Amino acid sequence: MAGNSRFAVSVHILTYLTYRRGAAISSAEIASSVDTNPVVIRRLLAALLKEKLVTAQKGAAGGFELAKGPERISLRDVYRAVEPSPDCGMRHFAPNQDCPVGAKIEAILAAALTKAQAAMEAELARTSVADVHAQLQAVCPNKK
Amino acid sequence: MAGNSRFAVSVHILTYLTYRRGAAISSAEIASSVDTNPVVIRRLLAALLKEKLVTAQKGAAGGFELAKGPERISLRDVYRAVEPSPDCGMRHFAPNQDCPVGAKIEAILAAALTKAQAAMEAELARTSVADVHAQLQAVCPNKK
DNA sequence: CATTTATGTAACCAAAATGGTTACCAAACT
DNA sequence: AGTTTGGTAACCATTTTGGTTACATAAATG
Repeated sequence: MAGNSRFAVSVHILTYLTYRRGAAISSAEIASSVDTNPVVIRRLLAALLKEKLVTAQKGAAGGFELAKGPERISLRDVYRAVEPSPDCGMRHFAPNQDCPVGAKIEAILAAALTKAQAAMEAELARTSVADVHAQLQAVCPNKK
Repeated sequence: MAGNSRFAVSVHILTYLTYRRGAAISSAEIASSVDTNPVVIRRLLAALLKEKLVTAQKGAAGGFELAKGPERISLRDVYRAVEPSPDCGMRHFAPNQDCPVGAKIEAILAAALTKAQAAMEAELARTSVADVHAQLQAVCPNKK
């Protein structure tokens, strides 16, 4: 995980859009729920737009809506949409190529980390935004 | 993954100690293989010491050695030793508790992220430092 | 058609994390 | 004693991150 809250906030956004489904929701309203600045929300929504997880509508009475059913959006989709390309913790790792160990360990480590990342994403794929929303309703049935 | 190279460098260190097993290796020699500063290496070794994955010996002819067989050190052990407590990407995530969504999503998300992290660690647990070293020897059999 | 409301983005700032470096103390061997 | 090496604090530069202001664009409404 990249040490930021992009993923967590993005799931919050999509869950909120599920909660308020049917209407166009402004970034300001979402920002109030997340307790941050609307621009921060729109930045994340830009990434979700690129992956076609949400739709945007400009102008008065505009806002954001889910582009498909929340049961068809997995946490893995969200992770891939908003998380920068997984450097897998090898950002500043450039060992001495003249050393027998340094020369080849990069590829070996990259393979191990790729497998670990795949395992994490597979677990994320098992939960959808609809699942998160359902859990929310279960503990807090004060809707509608 | 926390966006740093602590884990990658730590595996490099332990693999190097495996490669040169039997002797006490100085942080300077390891730093040469990793191509960084000896202090950076000692900082990571301090974390590995705390988990008793290596032993240290001060003074002339001192250095570091593996504390146990490399087949008994998994990448998961290394990950846990050097990676700071997994905030799981919820560092700055403090949603509005007055919102029905904000109030409960933290716990739900934390559970999902904990499972994802566990899946990743389970995959890391399947590879040992000895495995990494063996793969190294397979592609680069220029030792001894 | 002007006004209002909202997205889309650039620009900038502050705070935090990270890696690199120097410096210095403590310990152990010769 | 003197040399070598770990242990650690202190400091700096770079990068990342989230927050904020500002402004252009687009759509609805009167």
